[in-house]
Formats: sequence, C-alpha cells, structure tokens
Amino acid sequence: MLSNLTFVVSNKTCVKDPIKSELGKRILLESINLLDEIGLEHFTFRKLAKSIGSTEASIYRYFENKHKLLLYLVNWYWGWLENKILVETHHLRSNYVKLETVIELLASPIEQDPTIEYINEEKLYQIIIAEGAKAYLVKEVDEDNSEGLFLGYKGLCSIIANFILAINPKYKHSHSLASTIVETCHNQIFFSQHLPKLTDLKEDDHSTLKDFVLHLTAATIH
Amino acid sequence: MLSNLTFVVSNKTCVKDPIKSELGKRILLESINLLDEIGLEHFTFRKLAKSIGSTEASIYRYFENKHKLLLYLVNWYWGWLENKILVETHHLRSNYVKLETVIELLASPIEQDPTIEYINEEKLYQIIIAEGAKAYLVKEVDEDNSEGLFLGYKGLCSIIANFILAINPKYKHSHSLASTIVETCHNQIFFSQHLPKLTDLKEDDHSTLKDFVLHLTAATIH
DNA sequence: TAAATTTGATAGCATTACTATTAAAACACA
DNA sequence: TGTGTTTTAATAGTAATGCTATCAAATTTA
Repeated sequence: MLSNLTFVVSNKTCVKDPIKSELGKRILLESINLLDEIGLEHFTFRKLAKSIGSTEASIYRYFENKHKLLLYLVNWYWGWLENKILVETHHLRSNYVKLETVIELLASPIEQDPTIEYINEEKLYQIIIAEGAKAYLVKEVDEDNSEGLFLGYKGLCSIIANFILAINPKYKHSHSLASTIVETCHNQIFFSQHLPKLTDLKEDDHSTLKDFVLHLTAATIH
Repeated sequence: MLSNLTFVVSNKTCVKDPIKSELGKRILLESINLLDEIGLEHFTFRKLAKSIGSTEASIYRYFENKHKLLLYLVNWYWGWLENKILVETHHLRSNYVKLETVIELLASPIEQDPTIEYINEEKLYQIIIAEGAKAYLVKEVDEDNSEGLFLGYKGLCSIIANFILAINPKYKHSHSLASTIVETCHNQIFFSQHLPKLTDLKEDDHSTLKDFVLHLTAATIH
C-alpha cells in the first residue's frame, strides 16, 4: 500500500527537519507525550531533554523554542487533515457529502497511522484541542504569519470554504463559516471534557458533535 | 444615575480584592495596559511592578500568579457582560430581539464606563479576544473549575441558552450553540485583525460579524 | 494613642530560556 | 582504511522568571 502522506510540513517552524534523524523523531514522539501530559505552560526543553535522554542544546538545534515546536506539530496536523480530506473526498460527487466528510474528520480523533512511528495521532489530536489556539494567540502572530507558519490552517479553511461555495455560491461568509466549523469542533470537545456546562455533548461524544456542527453548517448555508 | 454594576467578580481568583485599595486598582489598570501591549506570555509581575512603581511582592499579595489575574479580568468581563445583557434585555418582549442584543454586545467592543476608572473596557475587550481562551486552555482547568472560577462564563452561556430555548424549546444543543456564539464572536475579530484569510470580515468589522453570527444562529435554531 | 494592616525595600532561590564551547561519536567518501 | 564532516552529548554560564521571606515605614482603624 502506498502512503497517503504526500504533504510537507511548513519548514520555517524548525531549524532542522526532525523527521530526518533519529533524535529528531524522538523529539517529536516525546514532545507529543509530554505536551499531552503536562500542557504547554509546564512543558520545557529541559524536561523534554530529560525524557528523551538528551540535552537541551541538542533540542535547540531542531527547534528555536517551544512555540515553534507547537507550530510544527499544529502544521503537521493541518497538513495531515488537508491530505486526508483530499483523499477521502475527491471521489465524491455530492458537495454536501464532501462537507459532511470534513466535519466527520474534524470531529473525530485522527486514527493512528502505523507507518509513522514518530507521531502519536490520538495524542496529537488532544494537543490540537487543548493547545492549538495558542499557536496563533500570541503577540508574534503577524510575524509568524508573514513567515508562512499558518499556511496549513489557511489551506484547510480555503478547501472547506470552497465546499461551502460549491453548495451555495451566493453564501457571503464562507471563510468565516469554515474557521468557525474548525474551531467549534475542537472547542466543543474540550468543553465536553472540562467545562460540561458550556456544551450539550457528553464527554468525547463525537457523534453528537458531528450532528451539532453539521446541522449548524447546513442550516447556515441554505 | 445609578450604577448598573451590581455584579461581583468571583473571588477565589484573588488573594485580596483589588478594587478595595489604591494599589489594587493600579494593578488592574496597569495589568490591562501591559497585557494589551505585550501579551500574556511576555507579561510578568516584575514588569507590572515596575510600570506601577511598586514591587513584585506587593502584587503577589493580590494575585497568586498571572493566570489568576487573567481569570480575574476574564471574570470581570463575563460579569460585566451578563449584567449588561440583563439590563438591556429585561424590557424586551421578543426573544429573538433579546438574542440579537446579546450578539450585538458580544460582537462590539464594550464601551468605556467613566465611573470605573480602574478598568479600560476597550483594552479589556481586546484582551478577552486575544487571551481569553487561555483562561481555560490550561492543565489546571478542572481544579479552577471546581473552585468556581468559570462561573461567569457558565452563567453567561446559561442565559444565552435560555434565550435560544425560548425561541425554540425543541432545539437540542442550546448550550453548545451559546458557547459557539461567544467563541465565534471573539475568534472572528481576532482573525480579522491577524489572519484575514480565515474570515470574511474586514478588520474589526463588527457590523458584518453581527450579521454573520446572527444569521448562523437564527438559521440553526429554526 | 495603640494596635493592626498595608506597603515598600531588599534579599534570595530554584527554574526557565536560552547561548557557547568542546570533545566524542557517527557517517560520508575517496 | 583513514580523513573530513556532521551530529550529538557534556558542561558551563547568563539573564530573566516565578516565586517566598523578612523587616521597617507608612497608613488605617479601633
């Protein structure tokens, strides 16, 4: 079986491509474990170095700082998702079913790909939910953006916006709706896990999430 | 004119109530300026102390750490907004107009109240947009939640959910829609300022934002 | 006026976020 | 097989961060 993985992660996020060396892959693997475990605020390169049995200085040769590492991971997710969407929708005729597929992918944890041993997709999905917004909610956002570090997110939204426009070419807010769909999927999962009064989902109820977002989307477009 | 400000900020966020002393008020005033200027990641009590001509130790007597200070400010906003919503909707008969009023308030910068000299509402609104999600996107969220530090947000969502249910008692996802409305308003403003490819709004176009969210809401409920 | 509280000044300490240097190890290739 | 190049580990160091503690001066309150 051929790999579906034809996407490339935007590269200004790292000093040296981590997937090209053993240490780099261990950095990715363990940073996902550690981020999932202790969260971005408590995550340091010192702790990461310790958990992979290496040194801070070695990690700095791959990533400038933890913010760039987060951006790398987030971009990996956007790239993975965009690729997945293209693979799973290109054979579909109905634009509505295409949009449904997108929402289904966004609303469910990405499944483990055993051919990529350095990314734990389930944990990465959880990191996206809990930390993803911090990739752009920083003072450096304009600078990062001008370096192309959000191309993954923008590409994804563009695809979704096009599906929306294919269903209703007159709808005026396709990009806003696209980003709202993405953000809402992640937010509602987080709320179901931690602030249940802010949602109607039971914890990690991906099926109800899909119903909610799909209905909202369909009603809004028409 | 009587003050509308009958709300109280949830108090576990602070060690000592800042509005009851001169220093406390200066802490609020300057923390809003500084947060708006340099963002939460670069914000430190040392810098804050310097900018108000006081010391770190003094600030720690009011707030345990910067996360609690952010929670205080965020709760102030939720409280302010809830109060404002109640004042501006209680005389309205139409539930739809009530919901419209909520969205209008969420989608526009809160206007300056000259009777509260220690809060710059415009800057606070900008802080909510850029930093608000960080109040809950932390590993301590469950602990904070059990101490009641998100009651403000939950109360607000509950009110909005009730307006939604008053319009359509059969709608199944009133809480999810309520939190989606709130998050979307803030997100779309941020995107319009920094990641315009993710939205159709022009920068700070509150009027288009209102149209977008109102249409989305109305379509979804019916 | 005394007692209690609040603030400012100063000090200190463990951790974080890096940067620099050097030597060992691994690898590339001739 | 040896030589050069890149990669990594080890170590050290520095400025900033995130606190805590102590004490005296100033202010408030009783």
